[in-house]
Amino acid sequence: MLPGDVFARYLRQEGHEVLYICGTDEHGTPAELAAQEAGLPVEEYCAKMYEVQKQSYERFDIAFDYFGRTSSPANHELTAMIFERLYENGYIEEKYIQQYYSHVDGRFLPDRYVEGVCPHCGYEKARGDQCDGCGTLLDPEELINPYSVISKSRDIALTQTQHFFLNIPKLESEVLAWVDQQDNWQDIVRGIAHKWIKEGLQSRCITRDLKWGIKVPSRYQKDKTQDKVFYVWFDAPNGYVSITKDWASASGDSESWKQWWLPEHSDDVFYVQFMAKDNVPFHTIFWPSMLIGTGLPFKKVDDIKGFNWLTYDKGKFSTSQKRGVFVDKALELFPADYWRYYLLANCPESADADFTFESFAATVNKDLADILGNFINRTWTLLKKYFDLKVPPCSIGSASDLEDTCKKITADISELLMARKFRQATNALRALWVVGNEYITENEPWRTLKTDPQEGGEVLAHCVHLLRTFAIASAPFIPHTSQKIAEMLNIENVANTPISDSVCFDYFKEGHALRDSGVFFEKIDEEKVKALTEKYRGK
RNA sequence: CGCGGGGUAGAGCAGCUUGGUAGCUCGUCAGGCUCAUAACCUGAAGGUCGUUGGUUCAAAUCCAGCCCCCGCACCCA
Repeated sequence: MLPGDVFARYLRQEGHEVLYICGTDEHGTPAELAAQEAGLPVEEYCAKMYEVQKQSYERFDIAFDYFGRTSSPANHELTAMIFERLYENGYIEEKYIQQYYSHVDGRFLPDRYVEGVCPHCGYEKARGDQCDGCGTLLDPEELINPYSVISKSRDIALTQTQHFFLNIPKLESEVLAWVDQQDNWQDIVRGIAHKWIKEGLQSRCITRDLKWGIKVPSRYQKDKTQDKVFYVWFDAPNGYVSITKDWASASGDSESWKQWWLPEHSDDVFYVQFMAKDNVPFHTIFWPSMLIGTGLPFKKVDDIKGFNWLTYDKGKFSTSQKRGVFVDKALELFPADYWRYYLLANCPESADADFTFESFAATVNKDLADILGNFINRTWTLLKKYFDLKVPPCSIGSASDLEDTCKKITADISELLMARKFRQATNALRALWVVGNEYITENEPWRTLKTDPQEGGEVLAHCVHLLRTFAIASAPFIPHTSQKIAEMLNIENVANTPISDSVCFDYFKEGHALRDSGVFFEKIDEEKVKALTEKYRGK
């Protein structure tokens, strides 16, 4: 979400028309089971989780234009329509498959919810998909003495059930052609897409026997005794379109979704998706297959930005093991901008990145507190002491070197953001901040002010202008801090001044008054690092 | 021979598409400054770019082989 947010903010700031949408993917067995565990009806549970997530993102300053749900009526309608088109176009096939049905649980069991004795090594808790004892990949029916993971009941039976499959092989040549056209994709994205193609595309099951989900239209269901819904992977990506529709309805012009998705309106749309690498196959292969199969002219993605995983102290984040920090807790510990900055500066673009509180503290203390915070403080203190927070007179001429340097770096930042290279862009941002400290150190206003107030004042005036540049250039990355700097400078509109216009040394008039401000960034001390590391270590 | 990603100073990374002086941050050491959040600024030390071979005037970069690490259930992100 975060890189997408930075990208969206940047584009808005530069004056582009942007639609940034996201939503909760609500269907599937895990959701049903989590609801059951929480003792809530699944609709209620999902509604609650939707609110929780929505608020988390808001607190994280993720500025979606709309945060929707895949369970919305619009998505039901769209998904059913996509299915019907695929069916009519001959890309849907029906097959009967064997799945375990648990009488106690009253549901079919996905592979991983069946456990039993491994036929190869005798390990007693082998899962239906793989044995942890010997590592063999299994089919659930191979297990000896199988039982339901949910209820531990052994009253389960292999049952025949009819399912629909998307015939992807039939679409292979078109999908392949489409993938081959995409020369912008990063290595990781192309690699994953080609991997799937090379291994051979297979028909993929698009339905499940569940109560919660988008129902397969009843006239297609031969077996009326079962609840048949679409598999999450089949309905979730349609959410991009349906959530845009929901956004359009909410914004009062219900037709406006078309300008983003339909060809006669969307020629000038550039469409980027942001996701973790485990989602890439769905966006490079499966969803495009679906859209191609329907023949609907929906806009297809122009670039996919795939991210590797963030690991926690060399291991996976895990809620079940209480290992690692999650969004809600994270925000209780530190302000959103600390996390935003850290995550952007270390974002796992080319390889998995590792999170530790130690590196988090080092980044925050060094970059935010020592470089940016300290420069703000140096400028503010001197201005307060010598000029009562009023901008002293200055002439632009003496700042020309400074101006060149700033222009170069802000141009780099823009270019890197446009190229969606967030880690490098963040690095460039820090380099910009360093310019402030370099400038003030070299020009020693604290010394010149004692002998030549005119010269010292000029340096300080330049520093104030630098702060404005920083506020504008930082806006996509750390919006809250950017706003705070703006408030201190007593200016407005930093978030919609283009970064390309941010370098300017005659913006402030002589006598413009700054406001008081507190400390921008609290440092994180070693003891806190230790305590947090201990607390979130997990089992 | 399953597949994908990675192996570049003590740590974390960029550079590889389109070969041409190996770069950034932290850490270490020395110096400067004393306005500032024990901070900031400058400089230095530190690398046979995993390994072997090939192509080339020239390879971190292109090609081939080999070695090592991570991921390839779900949750979570």
